[in-house]
Amino acid sequence: MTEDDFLRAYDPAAFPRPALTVDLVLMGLRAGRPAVLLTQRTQHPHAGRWALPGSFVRPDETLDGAAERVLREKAGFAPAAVADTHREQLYTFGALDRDPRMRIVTVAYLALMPEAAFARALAQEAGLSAALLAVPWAGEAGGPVAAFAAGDPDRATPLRLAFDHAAILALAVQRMRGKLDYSDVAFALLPEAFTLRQLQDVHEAILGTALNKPAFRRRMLDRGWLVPTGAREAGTSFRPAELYRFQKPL
Amino acid sequence: MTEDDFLRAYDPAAFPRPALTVDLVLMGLRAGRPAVLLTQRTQHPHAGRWALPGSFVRPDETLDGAAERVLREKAGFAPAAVADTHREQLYTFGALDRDPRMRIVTVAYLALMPEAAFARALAQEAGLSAALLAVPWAGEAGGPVAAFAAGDPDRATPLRLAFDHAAILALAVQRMRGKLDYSDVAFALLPEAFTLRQLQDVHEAILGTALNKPAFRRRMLDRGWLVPTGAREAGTSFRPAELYRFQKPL
DNA sequence: TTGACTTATATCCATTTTGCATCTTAGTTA
DNA sequence: TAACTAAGATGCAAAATGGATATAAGTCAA
Repeated sequence: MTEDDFLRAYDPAAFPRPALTVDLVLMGLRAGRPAVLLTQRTQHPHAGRWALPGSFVRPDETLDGAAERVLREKAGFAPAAVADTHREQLYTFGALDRDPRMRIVTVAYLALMPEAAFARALAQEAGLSAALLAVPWAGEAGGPVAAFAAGDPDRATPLRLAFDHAAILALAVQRMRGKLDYSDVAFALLPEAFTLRQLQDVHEAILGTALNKPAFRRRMLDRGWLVPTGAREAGTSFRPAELYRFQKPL
Repeated sequence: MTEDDFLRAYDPAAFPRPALTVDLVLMGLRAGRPAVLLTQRTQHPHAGRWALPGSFVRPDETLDGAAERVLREKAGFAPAAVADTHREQLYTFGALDRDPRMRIVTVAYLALMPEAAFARALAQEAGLSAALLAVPWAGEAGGPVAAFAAGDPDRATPLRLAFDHAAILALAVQRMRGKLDYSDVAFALLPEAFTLRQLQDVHEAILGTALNKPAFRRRMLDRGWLVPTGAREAGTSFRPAELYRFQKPL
């Protein structure tokens, strides 16, 4: 049977289709540590567990469009602010039992936002909480990622995540690590103007390792993506650092 | 409205869901050049154009399972042979107008197979053709990828691809290029035993550039993934090269 | 049997990249 | 004005890389 035969014989009502959702890993920084936005589930299944914000994909919107809608409706982003967040598709999860209610395939997205926007979303939306991410392994290779409540600085009890959201979270961190060095994802977590130290802190927080300062500085500056603003950081009790802007050369 | 409210109010019959398919980029080598398996469409829409083999995702199979089924049913792979192919999810395409018949979201997969398996699939399945890939740009960055019929060695007229399959193909090549250096994808295109020259040929074909021989050899051997078999290639009129096996150390 | 021929494999060297220690500079604070 | 802190600069050794060249191991023809 060819695809066409199949299509002509295909009765949308006769064959149940998997439901399709998008789930978003909304990543940002809290006091320099990587964090994600989570909502605590109030209903079964997985009541009490923490879930990534998501939504069903409507027939009249693209996957990217659905992700943007979640950003607006569930993370409280103004339409103009949505455009300023870095968004990318992560992976599509399709295990049969990933949701006990019905067959749901979900397209996972990674959204990155600067610290200020992250805090704003957190303040505006009542249902949202920030969970700090523990990145307990070194290197790019995967491993179980753990999320901790903001009120648990000792990291005593990891949050229990709903569905397969722990795997999605782990993949998000892994993707971030892999892209950190050759892409511009780190800048998506920083404000418009930032110091080289802030940039290095972001890299170190995501990689989970310390980096050599002169080598890091050299690599970043040699890449040609950083434009010095001429301004300097304020509020330090020591020599203030130069503020840079991110701009990819054409 | 929370996700749970939505779910409880959600009537599968009332809200049309997007249809979900998988499409496979079945990549292999033909005479040392990268090639993909395509089927020529006989029905509208896009009759006469060339399409990637694919299928609807059934409610009782995972996405990976659907991809494996396509490999068996449409590419003529024996169940045992399916396990030997490298498979990975590429990206999920969800543009509203990507299929004129109805809203179809497709999860694209990349499948890599050695030259022999590629030729076998081609011989067994009547509807399949091999299209040679032209990789007209250098580096990892994207660009339009062109496919040419096997009977068109001069590459005069590129094949017209159906739907958004040209974009899927381009992404597959781009992914291959990006992973070539740090992953084992190149070995998935080679037979069990191969020479360093063959390995370099695969790299050069996919990257579209010539590589320095001593440097390439040094990098590959230093990585520790190559085990010399002790055997040597046969059929040459000159010094035969050592045959290696791929084996990742634990 | 031998030498020409071809490609595999090894070696060498200059250049670039990287890791790391140390020094200097520019601010604040007492 | 001196102590202090972190920014930013400099210098150097080790490692990685690019590329030319030499040697080795086969086939093949005379």
